[in-house]
Amino acid sequence: MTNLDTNLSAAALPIHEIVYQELRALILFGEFIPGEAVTIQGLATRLSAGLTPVREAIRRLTAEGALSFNDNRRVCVPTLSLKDLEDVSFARQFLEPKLIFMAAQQVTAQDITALITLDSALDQAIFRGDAPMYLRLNYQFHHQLYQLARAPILSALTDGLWLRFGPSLRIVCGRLGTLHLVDQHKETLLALKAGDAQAASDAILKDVLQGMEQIRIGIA
Amino acid sequence: MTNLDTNLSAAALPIHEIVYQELRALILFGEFIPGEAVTIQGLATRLSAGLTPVREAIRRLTAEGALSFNDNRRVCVPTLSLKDLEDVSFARQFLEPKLIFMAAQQVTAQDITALITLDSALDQAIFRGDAPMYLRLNYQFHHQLYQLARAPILSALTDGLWLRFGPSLRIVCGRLGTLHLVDQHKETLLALKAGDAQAASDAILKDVLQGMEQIRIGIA
DNA sequence: GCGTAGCTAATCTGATCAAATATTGCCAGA
DNA sequence: TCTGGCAATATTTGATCAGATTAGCTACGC
Repeated sequence: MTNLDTNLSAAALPIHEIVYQELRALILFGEFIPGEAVTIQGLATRLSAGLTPVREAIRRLTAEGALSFNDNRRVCVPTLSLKDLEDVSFARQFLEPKLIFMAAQQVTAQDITALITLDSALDQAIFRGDAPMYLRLNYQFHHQLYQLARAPILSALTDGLWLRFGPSLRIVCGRLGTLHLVDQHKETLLALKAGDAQAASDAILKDVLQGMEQIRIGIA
Repeated sequence: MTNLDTNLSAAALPIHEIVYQELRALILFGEFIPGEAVTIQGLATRLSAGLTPVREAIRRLTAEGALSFNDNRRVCVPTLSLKDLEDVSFARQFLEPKLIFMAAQQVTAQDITALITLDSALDQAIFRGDAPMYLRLNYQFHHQLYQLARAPILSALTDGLWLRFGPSLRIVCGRLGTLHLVDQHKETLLALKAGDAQAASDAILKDVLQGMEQIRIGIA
């Protein structure tokens, strides 16, 4: 009985997987500033892991575009140019509505309840001005919707885009606070409840456009 | 002068990068059959590399969806379900036209010449029934177009999709040969020459749809 | 059918080597 | 003497490897 696995939820998860998830969260929720260098050894000590697992996690995130491989084998968080933002925006504009359309066709009452709970917490985070929590919950809301679409490939594509604009989103929130944010999810939730896939799809498009516009303003 | 790097083209490329490219090509051009297991040690001996670089390459390709990480830490080439194919198809249908539209607006005469050369070689490969060469050249043709768009994020997304359907494409060619293939690139090239971005975009859409349809027939 | 032994393969650590960056010290010229 | 550039050195960091450990699978005996 020497095995006292850090915790119960994830019994036999390989370390490289855990490191990946942690590092992903660090990037997604803005613990790293765009342009900041990421060192393997630094991360290894920070997350108290060996070099090999950290290395693998970094390669995965590099492949997803969350990190960029400098000319001289050093890794950093890329800065999002306006042009890049337009590209991300274009991709999200048709990926998200499609996913939500698919999700709407197979969503259960239970799923909707979970989403509503999430959205309430999100409202409170905005009200409290708790930017980090807002970022987490907002991502979770969208992520759960992707899952409901049961389209692994499109979900992966869309999820990957968050890694691109995540760091910038954080900067924007840091600058402008959260009070200016308007929760656009209510309309989506209503449409889901009504079983109107097209309306849900349209509503999420509005949310996406608004979100991208916020970033555009923030990084300009 | 102890440095006699394997060759000149890529002076100081890390091994993990080389392994990545080789493995990527193996997957893309169908050296692996969907469902086939990929072992780290097997690859290490096959490519005569250490375990660490192979490990990293596999993680990258896993992140891109070219390999899938089984529940029990084994890695294999995923099989593309019909549902998956529809998702890939959906994504390609708007990504490729967009990229080609952007490319058309900044393409030079020299670029077009290069594309025409590529396309001629492609025709010959079809005529000769040389499926492996056809696969390589067809990919190269599209890939070069993506580059011309100068939209790194959208290019990466689109390029990544090839890894998803590459193995299946190979199967299809193996079953049906290449003689049934029709080169749809001529129309695109004409539109590019004419500087008509919309026409180029429309032409490539037809090519994409035809390609996806071929796979649908092949894996059904 | 069930449990155990042995094998295969993945995982991880730590060490070693190489490359790149930062630092320091030196010298020439004002 | 002070300052700026240059070069040599030191330190940091990345790349790779070999070995130890562990997990999952297989086959054999009961």
